[in-house]
Amino acid sequence: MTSAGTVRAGSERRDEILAIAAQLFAERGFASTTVREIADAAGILSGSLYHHFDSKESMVDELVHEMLDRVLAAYRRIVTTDAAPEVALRALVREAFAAIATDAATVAVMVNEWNLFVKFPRFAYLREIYEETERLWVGVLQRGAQSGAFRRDLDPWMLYRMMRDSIWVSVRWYRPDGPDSPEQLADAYVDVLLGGIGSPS
Amino acid sequence: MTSAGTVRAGSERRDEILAIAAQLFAERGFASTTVREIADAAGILSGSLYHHFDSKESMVDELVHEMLDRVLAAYRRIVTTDAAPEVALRALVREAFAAIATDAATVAVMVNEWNLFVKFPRFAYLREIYEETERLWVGVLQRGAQSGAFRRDLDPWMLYRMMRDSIWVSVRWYRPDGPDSPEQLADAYVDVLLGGIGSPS
DNA sequence: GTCTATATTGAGATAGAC
DNA sequence: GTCTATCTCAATATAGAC
Repeated sequence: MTSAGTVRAGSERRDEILAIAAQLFAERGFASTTVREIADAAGILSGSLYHHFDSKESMVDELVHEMLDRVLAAYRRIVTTDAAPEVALRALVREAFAAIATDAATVAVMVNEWNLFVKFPRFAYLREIYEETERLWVGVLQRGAQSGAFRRDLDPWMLYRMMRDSIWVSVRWYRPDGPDSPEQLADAYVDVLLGGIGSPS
Repeated sequence: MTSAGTVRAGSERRDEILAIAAQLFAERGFASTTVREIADAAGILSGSLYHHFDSKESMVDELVHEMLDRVLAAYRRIVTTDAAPEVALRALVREAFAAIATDAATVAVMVNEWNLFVKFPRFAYLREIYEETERLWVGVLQRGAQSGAFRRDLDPWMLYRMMRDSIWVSVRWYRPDGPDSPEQLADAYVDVLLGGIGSPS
């Protein structure tokens, strides 16, 4: 069991610093961001950061863990409604794009640093969340293949990975303040996925 | 003009070290990989690395630059054949998956560190290659929309980004020694893209 | 909650011998 | 082409005053 769902002590100042750190981690990479840069951006000195946090690692840990817990909980709710596979799939995709819109910096950090983080025992929970997420999505894809909603000749795991990657990596170019809302983007994505880009014959 | 196409002095030992560095950069991230780790893996001491390379940066620069030059040259050849858009698109996708298969580590580094690298003047060529690549791919998508091969109601730039991202990020899970060849993966990808995953009605 | 001051480590890189 | 030895700097983190 992870500490999923634990409510962490959060002063406003602390949350503010965390948001600043997320932004810097996303822009410059976790390893390349120094605690001094975080402190500068927050208008304090580096030593003062340690009043709020144990270490640089614990900052990113908290950010990523809480975001993933929230997304996973939403995925669980969607799947347990037992909606039709097409409906559930669209809801899952919307949820992912919603996270990208509301937690862009944290999502970017997760996407960019995933391979690095999963190597450390501290981030073991990442694997658990990763695996449950995969089970939930692949389950929907499999039920869709059985129900006849989706083609049956495609490997659902390959399909899941392609969807997951293309959705999450869009955090690198998607701007929530642009013309497309996250829901619109999600729907465009699902439409392409279901119907293809080929001209309807 | 970049130094694209320049043949760099390359002893075998040098290439060997470069391949080792690529592997480590891909696994642990560029910033988190130390020159000592690279030297250890190569069986020499860190100081000896500087007989072959100016700096850690120049190692990654050389790796990414040469790989991208090669891929871009292939893209150019494909587009200048003026093949039908469906054919050209499939060839582009195959080329990308081929690069993932043959230069997995370097591709992984590029994918993971892109956002970091593009900020530094030294890597200005990345933007040039990026933009030309986008023009080539989007051109094919636009011609396909005009010819009637592809749907006309989709934004080709959004489509390009989604394709690009999902293809390149597959370097994180694709194993060339697995059951699927790069061509098979590319074809599966294009088939999904053209026809969608929806059941044919 | 922040500052001052600093401990401590580890990083990239260099010079010259072999 | 590699090693020995080392420089230099920048990084995370700490202790205690305010």
